[in-house]
Amino acid sequence: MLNLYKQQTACLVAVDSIIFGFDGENLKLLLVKRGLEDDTNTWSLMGGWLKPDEGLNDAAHRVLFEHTGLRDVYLEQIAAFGNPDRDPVMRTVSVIYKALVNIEEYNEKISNKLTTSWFLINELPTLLFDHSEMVALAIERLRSNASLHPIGFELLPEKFTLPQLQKLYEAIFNTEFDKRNFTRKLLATGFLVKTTEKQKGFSKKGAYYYYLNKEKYNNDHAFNFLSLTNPDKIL
Amino acid sequence: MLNLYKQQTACLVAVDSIIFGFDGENLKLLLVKRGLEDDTNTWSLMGGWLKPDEGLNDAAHRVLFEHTGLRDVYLEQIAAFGNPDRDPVMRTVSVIYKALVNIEEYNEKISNKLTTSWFLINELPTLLFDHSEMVALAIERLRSNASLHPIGFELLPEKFTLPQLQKLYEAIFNTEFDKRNFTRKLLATGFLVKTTEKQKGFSKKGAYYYYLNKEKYNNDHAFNFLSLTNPDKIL
DNA sequence: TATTTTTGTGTAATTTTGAAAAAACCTATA
DNA sequence: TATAGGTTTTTTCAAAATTACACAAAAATA
Repeated sequence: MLNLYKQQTACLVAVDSIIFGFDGENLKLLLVKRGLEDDTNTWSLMGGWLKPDEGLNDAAHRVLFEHTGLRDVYLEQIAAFGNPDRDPVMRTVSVIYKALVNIEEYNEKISNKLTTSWFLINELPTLLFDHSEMVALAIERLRSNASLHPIGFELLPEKFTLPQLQKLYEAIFNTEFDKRNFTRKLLATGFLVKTTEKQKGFSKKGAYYYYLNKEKYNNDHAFNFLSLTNPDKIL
Repeated sequence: MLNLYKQQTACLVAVDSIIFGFDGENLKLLLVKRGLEDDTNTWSLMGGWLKPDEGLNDAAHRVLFEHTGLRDVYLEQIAAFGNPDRDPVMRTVSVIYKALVNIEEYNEKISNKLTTSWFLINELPTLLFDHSEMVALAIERLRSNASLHPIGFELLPEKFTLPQLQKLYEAIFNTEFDKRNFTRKLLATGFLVKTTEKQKGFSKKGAYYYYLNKEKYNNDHAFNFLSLTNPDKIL
């Protein structure tokens, strides 16, 4: 049996993360500058190699930590990419993850800001290898995921206002929603809990802060969190 | 640069397919008996090794062809599994695919029926390694996929009746739908074309055959094919 | 030709959605 | 401190979509 295995050719396995952040207005991606001097304009997803005794998810978390210093980030596997010529240096299969990061928390903790930078999702620079393809797939998955599960909240601070939440969903789906219907829909899920606290300074009136009901979040890993499939406008 | 790559440990990459079929009543999975004599009750997904100059999708198609003789099967990647101890023989990362097969066509073409067999989806035997987990994920994906895209048709013959189609969706979602509402919804998509031909022999009255409008199928790779999220009963 | 089985449809009741208007509340400014 | 201006929030109403529900027509068989 072992012989059958020994006959096979092995290849390298990498993990790469598409890291999403939200700045209150726009969806952004965290990229890292490629290490080569001759190639100053090419940016890359954050990635690294799978180690011998490490699971894929563990590797993704470790690599993310090594790049950003962040632990306990929301990570979800998206797919494996394995075209024979995708990495010109050597045959590599890459397993990609999407990461949802609270941008403020990142900015507090991050150490090596020199080599990393946030980019607007529709103003991305040239990316390494097949990383553009990966990003496109990740955005697609983020959308279909955000309409079924309340994962968008990972991109917001603990407490957030309804207008903030709406901006986030509008950024994710690249569209606009009717405010009245949006809040009605979101509140109807029962996932949101209103606090008595109001946001100060940002707007004249100030909006109430809400937070996510995590019990429901965990128990109702249900279908059909929202149906945002008929947005007001396709932009 | 090459040195950085050379330092890394490689591992084996496999592809495994979860092969779905539909017999008119129930959803089934095609499994293969494990090659070991001492282990007659353990069945396995159909899998094989990734070759040096082959992409992942190509490998999945090739492996499926080698096992079943079928070409041009609907295949879609689901995920990569890579726990360090998932394969006790050697460290292996497995990329899994779901395959949708027309069961009749399979039965016509299949050669080595001795080692393969169809199993009802809720009466599966003990599976190799982490294959049960893979199957569970595949079913989940099949469901969320079938409610967004008309992929279920891959499991039916070219021409099918509305009752057949309903049975299929009921099998996929493990529920029952109201006949009138179901047909209304399906016809409203515009994906179905009614023929003048009737099914003979199966039922007394005989139902009209329909086929899939492939133009629409290909152009409208739209959102929201159906919303079957509120079935009559959850079984 | 009566009986049985299966297909094929329409309508009323309910729920969800889209849109407007008004009320509540804060900030800034006079 | 009164007021104007902007923003959030609630209420309300009509339109649209979805759901629940039952019976007649067609074919096979006895």
